[in-house]
Amino acid sequence: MENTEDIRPKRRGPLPLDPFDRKILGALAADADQSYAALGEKVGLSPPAVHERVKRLKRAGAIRDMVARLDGTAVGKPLTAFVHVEAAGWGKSERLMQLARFPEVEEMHSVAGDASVIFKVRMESPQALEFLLGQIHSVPGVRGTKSYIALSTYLDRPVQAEVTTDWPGVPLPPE
Amino acid sequence: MENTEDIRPKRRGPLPLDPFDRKILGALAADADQSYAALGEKVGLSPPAVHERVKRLKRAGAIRDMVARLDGTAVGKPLTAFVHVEAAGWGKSERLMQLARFPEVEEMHSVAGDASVIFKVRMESPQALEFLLGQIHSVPGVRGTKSYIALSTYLDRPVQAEVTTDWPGVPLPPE
DNA sequence: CAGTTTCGCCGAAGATTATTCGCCAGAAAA
DNA sequence: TTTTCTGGCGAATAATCTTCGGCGAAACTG
Repeated sequence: MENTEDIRPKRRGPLPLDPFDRKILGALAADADQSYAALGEKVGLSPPAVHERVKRLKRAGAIRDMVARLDGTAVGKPLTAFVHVEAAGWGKSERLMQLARFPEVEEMHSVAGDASVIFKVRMESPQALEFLLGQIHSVPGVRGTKSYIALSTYLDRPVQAEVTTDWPGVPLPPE
Repeated sequence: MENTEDIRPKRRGPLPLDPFDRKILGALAADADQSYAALGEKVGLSPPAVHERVKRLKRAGAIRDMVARLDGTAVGKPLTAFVHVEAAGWGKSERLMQLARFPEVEEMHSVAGDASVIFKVRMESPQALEFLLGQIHSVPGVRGTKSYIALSTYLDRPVQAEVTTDWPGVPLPPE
């Protein structure tokens, strides 16, 4: 129910993943709602073999969880924004963490740069954002905020399994 | 496989959702890997009733998809960053969109504020980020970028089904 | 206000899938 | 070579999904 607890990976470094694992992860990141048979078809393994690997990948922490991605507009929160918070002392305060209790807050990162913490939020309206900003400003140590309101979202996908190994030279690859 | 096509919601405004729908959406956003029986138990409906509603919520676009959330570190991309791109003319160019071909790029938003486009990226290393920045700067019209590197991620969850209706006064609610 | 339609739930049943198990081949260790 | 271990496969069972008919409550009609 509450996935606010601890999102640190179960392992420190990268996991040893063979091509089968990569394919499975890639397929599941795109669609977690397919059968092991369909999955096995795509990667070239039998359903039990895929099942075994998925279980292992979950235990190892490569798969954090399976979730339904909801449409913000449909659930009544059409306004996406990134809020940069400049805090006085150290970024993470227990008080700031409490803001996770608002379901509008989806992400909180402490960052290097001229902001201390970045929030990703999804609001019902500009007024709701104003209220949330009020909450943020009421946290001791918060000096100021900068809000970036999303006008259009062109891409929004989960962590991809692939990693670019050889980066092309300056021009973009043709396809 | 490629979910880059069109992520616009199927409907314009909010969907009429009764308490059952809210509960189902909330439960699925937290864990999409549970049976309709377990889901029905939580919301107080029979498995077929839940099944029917989930099907409807998918058709209506409230549920975009079900995905596995991978651990960035485990798959070899431990570095999360937000890159603000300042572009000359209008934010969205076909050329900029091509950057979605890199699996490191997870989000692209055009925003109001002193940036044109915000990227959320997940990289293998600072060097990889440097390469990606090179790619971004090679796009015509791009004036400059600002990068915010995530030091810690305190919260990272999908769109929540709940909406805060009555915002508390200035102080944070006690719990 | 009764008749009628619609909507959405439930229980049961069949189809599909998940999950376990034993066996076996290939690689690694001895 | 022999042994051990790892990981895949096919088959079998358990669990789940999915469909279907029936039924009650609410919402329209006349």
